[in-house]
Amino acid sequence: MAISKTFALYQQNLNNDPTLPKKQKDILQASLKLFAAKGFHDTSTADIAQAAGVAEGTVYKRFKTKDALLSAVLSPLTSTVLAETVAEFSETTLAKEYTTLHAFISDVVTNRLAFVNDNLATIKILVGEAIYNTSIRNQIVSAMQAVLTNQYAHSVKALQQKNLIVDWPIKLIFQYTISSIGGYLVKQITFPKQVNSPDEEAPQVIHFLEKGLAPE
Amino acid sequence: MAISKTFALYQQNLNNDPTLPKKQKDILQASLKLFAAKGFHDTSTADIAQAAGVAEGTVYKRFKTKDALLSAVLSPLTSTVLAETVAEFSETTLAKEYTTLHAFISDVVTNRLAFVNDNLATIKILVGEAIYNTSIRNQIVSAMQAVLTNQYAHSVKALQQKNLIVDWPIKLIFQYTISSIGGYLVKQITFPKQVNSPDEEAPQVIHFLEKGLAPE
DNA sequence: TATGAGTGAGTGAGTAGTTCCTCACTAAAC
DNA sequence: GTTTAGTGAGGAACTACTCACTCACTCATA
Repeated sequence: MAISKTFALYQQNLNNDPTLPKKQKDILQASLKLFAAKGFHDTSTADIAQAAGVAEGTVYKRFKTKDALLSAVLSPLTSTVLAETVAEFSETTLAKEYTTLHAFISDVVTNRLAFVNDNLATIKILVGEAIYNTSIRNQIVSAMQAVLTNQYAHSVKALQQKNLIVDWPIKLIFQYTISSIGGYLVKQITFPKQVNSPDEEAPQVIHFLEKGLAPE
Repeated sequence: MAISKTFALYQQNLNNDPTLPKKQKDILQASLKLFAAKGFHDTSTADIAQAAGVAEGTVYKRFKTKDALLSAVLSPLTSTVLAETVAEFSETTLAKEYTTLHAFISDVVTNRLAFVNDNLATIKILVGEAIYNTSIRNQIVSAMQAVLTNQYAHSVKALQQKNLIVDWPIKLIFQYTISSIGGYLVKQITFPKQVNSPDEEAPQVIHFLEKGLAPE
């Protein structure tokens, strides 16, 4: 499960790269669909080949192993998160100083709900694998920790100093925020197509978090 | 995936039933351990037999199929939830009328965190299967809906009439509560053994929910 | 008490099927 | 004509599951 190599894979396999050979794109899309529907272990490479309209050998011409194919499928997600993780050096995203709690929570929730919405299938696969795969789980954890310490913590500390947010450990505030967003993720996976759009859901979640995290 | 038969299986397979043949218990315990560690699909019946110190044939003497073994492993959980689902007829648990928001949230959170803590391995397996198995997912959904309409809704409505809780749709209040508890579950799965006990975690979660769900 | 028929939990070699992956090959592109 | 993209039959290793068999045990009969 060589996700550590996803950076290289990313450049080579990104779904919407127009320079990608058509068959390779077909294989990736078929894999995404099948992995999300049946799970990685329950999807055979024969299934993938058939769904992609390609011979099984072609799958292995393009991807060395089935695991590499999984990594390639997950790469749009991991690369996005990686990009954010490195964003500590960017000035646009880095530790904005918010002047109201509402502005901060709005920003975070709106972004994450949209992210969940846009990457639902990939996230589903990632979660399904993370449950049993320590390596994948650790990569998620360290990505989150990077976001937490590089971006989130700064904004929250600033708000705490202005007494605009509750004075709890930052990890806790992070946990409750992520949990609320996770609730939307679960709803999307469980009731696909009959769930609020992120735009409809966001104001409610924001309202709830704003109350729960308001200074006391 | 005949979880619908778990009621029968339950009487026959409950882990702590002392009348259970020793080998059957061994098989169940080995399965629980392996399913939780590697996942259902990645655990072979040969693995289970070896871990249980039993021949593979014995596994099939005790459990008709591998799916039946999964159902048996999940049965302590499903039976517990079933019991609660039927609790609409019980008077002790039914729709208590709470006099403060704190009492209500305390009750719910304390119970659920303890439940998560006590059934971690089983819940992990259940979640892992639910992601890709519509049937299991639907059973979870209907169990939750039963709890929601039979117990939760009554208490919340009563609190709303006394203006002790926020006036949002009950489904939303339920969602945020479950999400917060889900956060603890994810922490437990991700960092086993280095996470707060339910007793330590509960007051914080209660505090957060109490603020977020306070009337406006 | 000694015998032996009967029972059923336990076994593990075996089966049919599926898995991932390879490789000698062909067709097409440059 | 050489290189590359694509093929699909085939193999080794696995899978869930079966079944003919063993053997420690019980218990009615001699």
